Amino acid sequence: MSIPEVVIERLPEYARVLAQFESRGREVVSSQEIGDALRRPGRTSAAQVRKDLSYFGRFGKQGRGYNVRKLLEELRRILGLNRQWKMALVGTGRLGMAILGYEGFEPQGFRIVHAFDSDNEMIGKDAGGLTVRSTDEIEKVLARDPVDIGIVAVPAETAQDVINRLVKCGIRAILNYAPITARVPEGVELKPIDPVLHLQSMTYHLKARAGSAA
Amino acid sequence: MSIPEVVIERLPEYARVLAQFESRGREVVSSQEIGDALRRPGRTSAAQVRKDLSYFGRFGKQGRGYNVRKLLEELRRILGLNRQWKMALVGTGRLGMAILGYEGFEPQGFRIVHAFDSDNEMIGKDAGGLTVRSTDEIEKVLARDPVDIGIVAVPAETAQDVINRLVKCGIRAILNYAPITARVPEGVELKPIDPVLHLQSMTYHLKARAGSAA
DNA sequence: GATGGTTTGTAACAGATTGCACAAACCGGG
DNA sequence: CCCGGTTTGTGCAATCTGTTACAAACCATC
Repeated sequence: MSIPEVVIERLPEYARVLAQFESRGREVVSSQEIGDALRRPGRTSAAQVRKDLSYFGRFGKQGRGYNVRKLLEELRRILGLNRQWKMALVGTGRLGMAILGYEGFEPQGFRIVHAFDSDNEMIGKDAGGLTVRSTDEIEKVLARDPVDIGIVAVPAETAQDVINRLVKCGIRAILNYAPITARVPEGVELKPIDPVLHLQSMTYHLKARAGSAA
Repeated sequence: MSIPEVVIERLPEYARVLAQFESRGREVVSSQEIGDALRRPGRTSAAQVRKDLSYFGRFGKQGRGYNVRKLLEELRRILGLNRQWKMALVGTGRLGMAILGYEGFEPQGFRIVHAFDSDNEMIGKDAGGLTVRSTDEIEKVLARDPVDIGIVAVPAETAQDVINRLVKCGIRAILNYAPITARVPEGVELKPIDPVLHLQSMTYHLKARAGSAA
């Protein structure tokens, strides 16, 4: 039985709200409360939470709900979050440097351990505690010290090439910040991050209404 | 007839690949080629391209395909991309400054015209050409010079409050970089951007296989 | 230990999305 | 002007996703 990708993508959200509940001292929550924290309250979603969780086991108690700590632990286990994941960043321009400086990865167990750039001016310089290395060395460095995830923050023109090289190095998961629709072979995970695409789909809805600004 | 949101979200991708085709001098493309540029070739998707476009009209010619320039123009019109959209950024910390410096917005017609922060140290300082103003002034500034879209880059704790205030100011579209599942009233668009959620769903798939790194 | 008020887990249903298949339309060449 | 090779637009079928509804399980209280 294969589990739908949409379900997998909701699990981290569940984990996040559970962490919130835990930090507020809650010991037990209902699927209703989890659902309400995620979507507009009222709209059914409690059933979806229960159904999603039921793909993986029975974690709740009827008449009571879910033990927050226990369910959170289960989710972490399911998602593989109970370990450190090493990442390599390619591209240390403005965007890449911002990614290196982002404080949100480390607390969640994601650590950037290599930084690459093709610009000779950058190579050898310090970037967020790491020494920037030439992209020519990607294969060599990753062979010696493999990582789990690649982060691509190079210009659109070279992004697909970089992705191909990372895949060849055995990387099976890539976070792509470059504004291209990249392609990866079967078995490799690729998640695009492109704020512009989001903006462009929001304007569709905005356009329909009266424009607030000229 | 209401158009599915998934369809809307694919349109910007179509526009992007069309722009690529155009820059390469292509005058006509088939739905097959567009589909192949988006997903793994072979996997059907040409039909999806055609069906998505058919929600909005008939833009192609049988036996020939789509005129690249014309279709791109249509998509821009449909998405409302043939104008400038003004945005306000709240939060000028590390992440906010990186967003201000991102060169990808302007060429697509998105311009940040206001920057707000709650830190007194930041207020009055220059940030990417803009003067950072106090978050207390959000209402005043946006009343005088409204924007179409809000970008939220404040810490998780204050993000929902900021979003509520932006909504009260009449903003109908928000790009949320804060790691929370925010809620907005009916009729307001909210798109979350959280790389960590993507990482956490990718690790689900990685975990299944042999870990490459210890 | 029975009762009442909750809440889970899931089977059945409903709805949305995607894929298939083909007639109709089109182009270029002979 | 006809023919063969393409490609669109779209009804229909299949699949996937989300909702409803309810029996079974649970707790607290009496």
